[in-house]
Amino acid sequence: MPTHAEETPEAVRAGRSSAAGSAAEKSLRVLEAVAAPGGPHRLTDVAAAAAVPKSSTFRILASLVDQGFVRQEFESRYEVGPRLRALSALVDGGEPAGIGRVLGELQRATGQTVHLALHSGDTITYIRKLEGDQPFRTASRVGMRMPLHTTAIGKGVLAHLPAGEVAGLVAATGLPRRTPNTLTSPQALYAQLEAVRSRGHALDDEENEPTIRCIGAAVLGPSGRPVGGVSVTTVTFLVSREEIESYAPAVRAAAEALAPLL
Amino acid sequence: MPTHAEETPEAVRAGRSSAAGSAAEKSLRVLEAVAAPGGPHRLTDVAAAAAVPKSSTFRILASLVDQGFVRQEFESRYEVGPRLRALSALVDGGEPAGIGRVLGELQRATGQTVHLALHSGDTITYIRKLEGDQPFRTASRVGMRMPLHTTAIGKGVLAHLPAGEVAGLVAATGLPRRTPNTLTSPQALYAQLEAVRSRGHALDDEENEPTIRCIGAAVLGPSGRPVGGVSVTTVTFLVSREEIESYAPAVRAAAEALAPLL
DNA sequence: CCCACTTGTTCCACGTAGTGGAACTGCGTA
DNA sequence: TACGCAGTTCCACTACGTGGAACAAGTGGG
Repeated sequence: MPTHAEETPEAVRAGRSSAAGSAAEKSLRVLEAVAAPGGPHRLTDVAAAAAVPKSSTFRILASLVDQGFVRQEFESRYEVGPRLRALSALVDGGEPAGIGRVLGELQRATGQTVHLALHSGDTITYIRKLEGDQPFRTASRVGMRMPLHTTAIGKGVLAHLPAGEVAGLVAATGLPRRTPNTLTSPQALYAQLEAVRSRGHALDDEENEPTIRCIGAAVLGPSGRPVGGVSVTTVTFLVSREEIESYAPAVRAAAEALAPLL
Repeated sequence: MPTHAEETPEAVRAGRSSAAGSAAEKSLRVLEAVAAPGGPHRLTDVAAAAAVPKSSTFRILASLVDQGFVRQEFESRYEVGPRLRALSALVDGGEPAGIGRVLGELQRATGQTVHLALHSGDTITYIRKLEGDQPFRTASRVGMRMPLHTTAIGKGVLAHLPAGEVAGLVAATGLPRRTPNTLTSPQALYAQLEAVRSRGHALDDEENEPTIRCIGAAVLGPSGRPVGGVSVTTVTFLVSREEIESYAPAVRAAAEALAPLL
């Protein structure tokens, strides 16, 4: 039981799921697995995380290694390689300049920690984090994945996903409890999603992490499909449930401002 | 003649070059092409940049799009997609913490702009940039690619590459002139590389950009192969050729400190 | 000390998935 | 009107990836 706990199996692809996938698809899943948090990964773990047979994973990794996308540490310890690093830099070097500005404004307006996350499959991935003015740090880290049903951003995303897809995700992953407050019944979740939809923002009231309270909103892509979300994160003993609601307009505004940029 | 000028064809893979490559390899090259600086790209450009036949590129792009790695803007305008963004965040979210520290120290020690770049093929790609104390900004940007023979980092890399590989690169790409100072003759280049090897650092004396002077050193991977380099960038009217040499020890130290981290 | 279990690695016969040239369409331009 | 160029579709061929099974090497427990 080494490595982190929030690494979900993610074997279940979202939505229509074309199941196995082909060559390139597998390679990319393997890449993602290698990039996953938690140090250099072993072949077996990568294979499991990517849902690719071991022998295939082996071959794919070998190929990725000599293309420079993956680096192998000692014997059979895989890590992200220079070429992937370069690609990464390219990606967020070319990131629309507006993103940082919008997040910065939200951070300044609230004084709290701000997160930007993208939705993919049954999780969201933090791609940006701006620390709040307070002297303590939250445990979240860029690159981390979180469940949908326990986070403000995740619930924002769910609220804008087609009902069928939500049901599919719930069926596939269940609603694992993370705190006493976690919504674990589909009914309760659906009810909240309805509320989220009408208000335009979602709350996480210690449902993901004790003492942590968030407010978030989904960022919708051009097609109206949610691609991720923004949130403001606070600690319960500093910001009450009422106070955090006062951030709602700023959060919603940020989400809307981000829509054309993601 | 729209878009930027520094986008080299990069058709020529480095070293032994297994030529075309297979499925996954092509997909990754296409991905890199899509992520390249200069807004949303057209199919034809992507195909050219990735050195993949148009019809194949088309198919691959379609696949990447519905996997979420690529997003297509209007009609046939391709851009990096959410899933690639997430992967990116994962990569440099999990970046060895030491890197930022080392670069920061170099920046503070010199007060100048600091670059970290990775080598791939016939170019280096900036993956990190720390602005100097001076109020002006240099044109470089994270994600940008530069030739090897005109930059301090590039020459540092070349100096540590097997002679055969250097010759191959020179033969393949030539030594295009970028400024009056650019080394355009193989002899001159080889002579300098020899010097670079013995001193442990390389100079770029307005060879890449007029009025810009850099000092850099290669970062060697575990196998002794150069994976990239660090450099300090200055403007000629503020820092003389002698002065910039005084940064050499700091630059070399940074390069060595980075070796185990890249 | 040996056995049972896991992990990394190699092998190989099979068939599918990817290939890329060529042909078609539709738009803009000379 | 005719040309050229970009995006898209088609299709027959085969190389490429596939993944189960067997092997090797290491680790821990009884």
